[in-house]
Amino acid sequence: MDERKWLFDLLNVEEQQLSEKQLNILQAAIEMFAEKGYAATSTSEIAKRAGVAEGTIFRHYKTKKDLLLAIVKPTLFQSVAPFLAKKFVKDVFENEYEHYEQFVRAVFKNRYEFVKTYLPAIRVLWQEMAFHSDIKVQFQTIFINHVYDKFKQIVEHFQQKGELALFPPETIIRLTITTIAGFLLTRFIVMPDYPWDDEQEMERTIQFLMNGLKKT
Amino acid sequence: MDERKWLFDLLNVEEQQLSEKQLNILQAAIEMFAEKGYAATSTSEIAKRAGVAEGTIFRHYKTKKDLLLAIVKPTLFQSVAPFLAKKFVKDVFENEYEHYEQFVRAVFKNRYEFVKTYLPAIRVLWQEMAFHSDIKVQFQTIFINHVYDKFKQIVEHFQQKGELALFPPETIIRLTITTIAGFLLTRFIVMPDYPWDDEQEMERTIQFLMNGLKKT
DNA sequence: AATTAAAGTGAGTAATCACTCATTTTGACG
DNA sequence: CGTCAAAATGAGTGATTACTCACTTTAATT
Repeated sequence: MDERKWLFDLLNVEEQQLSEKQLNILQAAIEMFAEKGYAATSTSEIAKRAGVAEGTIFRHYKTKKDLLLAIVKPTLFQSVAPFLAKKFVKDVFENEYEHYEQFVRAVFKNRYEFVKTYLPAIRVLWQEMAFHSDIKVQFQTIFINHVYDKFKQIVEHFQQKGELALFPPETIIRLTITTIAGFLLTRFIVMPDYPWDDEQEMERTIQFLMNGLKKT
Repeated sequence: MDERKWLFDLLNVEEQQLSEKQLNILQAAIEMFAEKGYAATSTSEIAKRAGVAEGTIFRHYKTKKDLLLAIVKPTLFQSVAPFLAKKFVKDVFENEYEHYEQFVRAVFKNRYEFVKTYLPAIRVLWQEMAFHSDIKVQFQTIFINHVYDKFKQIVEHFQQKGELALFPPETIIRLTITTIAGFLLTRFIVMPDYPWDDEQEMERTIQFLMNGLKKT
């Protein structure tokens, strides 16, 4: 079997639902959009790389933009997946995570594996968000509706326990996300060839984050 | 006089060196590349917005890519400008900055003003770096030759004074940069419409950074 | 006023673009 | 094997692309 389980997982579909050719198209599109950008990639190039006729692409996706959205939408959902689970906040309040640090460690590790697995699709999402306002709006909507409120509850919970600095919750959320995202960006996009010791560097990043957010 | 001093400053040229039409072309290109991306912007659109004939663009720039580089190269240099000054490290060692915090404050404020002034050009640089490996290589070269070494000296200086955690200097550099860049990215790109109190939020960011990097 | 070089113009060009559609291939069924 | 619908094909379409070049306009100097 071809090693494409990740594609099914990303798109959240069963193996029977997608034909071999359709898989080839999606994989080729993800790779080329990630490398050259959506606008600079032609449908004929995608067809060539996927080993199908150009017309086949348009059998499955009405337009080139539809093909982009078929990649970007699932990736967007997976990007915030941990926060979509209902039991997520519940876990925090029922002492699944006794300290903010444990919560952060869980999220960090989880998102690290996520980026490692789906890097090209994630690149497509974030690169194209800069140019397509509809994608940006979708992200903002999902973030406000599913991430922000839950994250805020969690932060306030640990602030009341006296663990976290009394910054506005939005500030703590921002600093937490940019610290984690800053590592992942440096690790996988800016300097992927640097000889990283991932575990150590993540440990230092968490120490930095927790010291920075500690109540003083 | 048209308010275009920023363009001369960015390109680092005198006012006489560029004709009115050439300025129009550069400004239109910066705005459209920032909004729609280089590949999705046609030279005919740029000419229209600049109020010139399409041929005029190619009188000044041999190719469309040349036009992009005429924007990106100066922006890249300005992005790391503070580290290009020879006296920069000297200032640190001669107690111009007694503590790492003062150094960070100076850089932070300086880069905040920089991003605020040249935002569209900066967007072009970072967006297109993802797609043009020649731009990425140029950035890496400049960073290694002009930023990394000096930054490392500064970090080691304050580590020896016992101010900073004994993380590897590269880690401290990374955490410093991603914390500052994380604020600027959130402030100017991700959520530019949020009612920011810039001074307070930058103060909190510095507190976070210094506590995170403090020797424990 | 005449000269001249530089700046600007815009119609023209070959190549490529996203997309269509009449036709062929495929594979599951009787 | 024969039937048939779905999947796949690729030549063809009009629109758009980056770029060229013969020509005109501008403006400074004689």
